Amino acid sequence: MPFLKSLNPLQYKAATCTTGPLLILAGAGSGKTKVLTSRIAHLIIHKKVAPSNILAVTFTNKAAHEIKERLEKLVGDKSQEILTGTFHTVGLKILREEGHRIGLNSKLTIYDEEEQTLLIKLVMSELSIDEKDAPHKMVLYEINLAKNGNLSPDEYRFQSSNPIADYVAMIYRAYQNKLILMNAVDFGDLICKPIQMFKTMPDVLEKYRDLFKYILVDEYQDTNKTQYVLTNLLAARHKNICVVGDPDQSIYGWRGANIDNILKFKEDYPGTTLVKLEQNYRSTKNILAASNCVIQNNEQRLDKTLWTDNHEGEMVTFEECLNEYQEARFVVNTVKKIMAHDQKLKYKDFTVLYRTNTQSRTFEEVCFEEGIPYTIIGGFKFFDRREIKDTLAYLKAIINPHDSLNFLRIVNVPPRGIGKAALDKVHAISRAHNLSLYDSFKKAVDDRILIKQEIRDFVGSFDMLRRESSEMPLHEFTSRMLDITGYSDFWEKKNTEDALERVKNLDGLVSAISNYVNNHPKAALSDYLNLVSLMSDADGYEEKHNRVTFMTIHSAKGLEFPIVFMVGMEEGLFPHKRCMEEDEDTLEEERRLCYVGMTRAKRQLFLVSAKNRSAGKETNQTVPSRFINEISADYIRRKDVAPQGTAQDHIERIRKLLGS
DNA sequence: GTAATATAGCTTTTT
DNA sequence: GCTATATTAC
Repeated sequence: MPFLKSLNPLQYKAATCTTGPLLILAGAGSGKTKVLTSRIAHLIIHKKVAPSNILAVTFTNKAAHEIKERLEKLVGDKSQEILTGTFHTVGLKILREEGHRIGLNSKLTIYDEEEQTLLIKLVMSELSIDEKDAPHKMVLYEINLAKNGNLSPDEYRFQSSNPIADYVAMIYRAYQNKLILMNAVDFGDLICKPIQMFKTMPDVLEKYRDLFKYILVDEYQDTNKTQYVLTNLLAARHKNICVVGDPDQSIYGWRGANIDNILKFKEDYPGTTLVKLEQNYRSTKNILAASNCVIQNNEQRLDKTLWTDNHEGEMVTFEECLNEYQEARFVVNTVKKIMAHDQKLKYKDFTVLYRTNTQSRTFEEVCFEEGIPYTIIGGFKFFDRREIKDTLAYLKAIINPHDSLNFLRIVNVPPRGIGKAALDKVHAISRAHNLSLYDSFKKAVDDRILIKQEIRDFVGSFDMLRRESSEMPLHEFTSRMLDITGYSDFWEKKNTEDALERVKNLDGLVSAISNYVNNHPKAALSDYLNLVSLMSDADGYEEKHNRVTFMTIHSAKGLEFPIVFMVGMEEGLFPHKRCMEEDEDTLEEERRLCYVGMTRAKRQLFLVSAKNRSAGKETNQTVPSRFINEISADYIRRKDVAPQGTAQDHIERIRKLLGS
């Protein structure tokens, strides 16, 4: 078969060793996607495995789509039947099929972080727990941590050493009860709930074990405890589990990822076949050598040396600029210079990677001035805008009548004369009769507790919309909803520049939904809403656009570009000061992040820093990142810039450098 | 009781 | 620089 012939011997082994547990340690740029797709194609074509018996879990939806696309070329229509997606997509699929057994129906709402926060605040106020005793942000963090570790409220309280663990456990318990009442789940639940069902309902476990006879997990180094447990339960019978990953690229520890999952795979699955892919097909010798210099400084790692047959290439460049504005100018000018020199390169061959999203602003400004086309991945997303969130909240509240949280969000937007006093009454009814907020609201109107005509009308139109929601195409419904609720009007009437922008965005959302309807004629509104909730930043990256891409290093995972700029290479920013304050492990994770960034580059890598960086209203002098110093002089060319400003500044800078 | 306006506080990475 | 809270105006 042609697709197997193009593999090197180790890749071939990884693709064709189809029975029993398989661990593929795949270094950066070692062709792991090619191996994964070849393996699936081999299973279907040569081993006659039914496509529906294959589960391929990826880190992002984009990676899942890419695998599907490549597979379509290899196996044709059969690729449609393979289940590919993130852990969250898979969990959702299971919950929509089986959730009725634990009190969830298929119209369930997925709560994102903002909705989680609102619910926690709501629960805290109901339990009269003060923000001072348990800051909601810490509560959220702890609850998510517990869920990633597959801990119930009781287990959490037992294990946690956090001083507010008692409060958190209490809030966590109430929070879970609320979620069920609201027919809603958070990200953690998408994985925890299926596990709970597998453990308590043997028939459900049987069903999915038999369905997913062959399991593949990509980016295994970034799986957490629950994800481990889920795959472990599923794979226990057939033991056909293949995981791919690279411990050196584990960068999601802060989200509960457990690097031990990959390090201890061999112990968890006796009889594991191990394949190490160490030949890099992506980068030049210089880039690879420089990257190896950095990662070698980590104590905790499996020994592994990536090598390549590629050219020596250009040296890695380190450029120290005066400030972040000059940093952006340097990048833009270099892009122009390189493109003038090599006509074959396009804008889309360049990427700018940074540690924090806020860094994108300066680059955006300079590119705008210079007329360089660009796209920003992540950061302030379209779906994070207030008007879009409000609209989605309306839609969620309409199709899921139990979703009190989103109902609460929109009940007085636009203002309908429903303030704190009115809501207190509704909350009282809700508690007294154990009703959803919407039903309580209706009861308050029926019982003439709320008498304003405006409020009566609102309840009437809400009921009508709920009836209509399944009677017309999704985009038409959305448009009608915006009309009837007066939400569009609310912004239009304001008539400010900002408000008109928001109206434009609402139109944008309607056409996005219309687009979706064209591609998914049979989809329901809940399908769309769930899709939006599970969409990731990297999913928005479109290679067909010929633009320079800006994104965080985290978002760049799994991608590659001919020319890469890593900017903000300064102590305190990268490694980030919040990580430096913590233990050695988190610093090692920063180093892995640096390694991930560097190994995205195929031809040329620029490391850039700013000697002066403004943080808020202050400007601070900086010291180049320790990661720069870790690169041997053989592979890096340094360009320093003369000190700036007055003699006083200069003395000040030297003092800072000396740490006095 | 509710709506509009001023102020303070935070900004690591994300499914 | 942008959002949640506090204050004031209606």
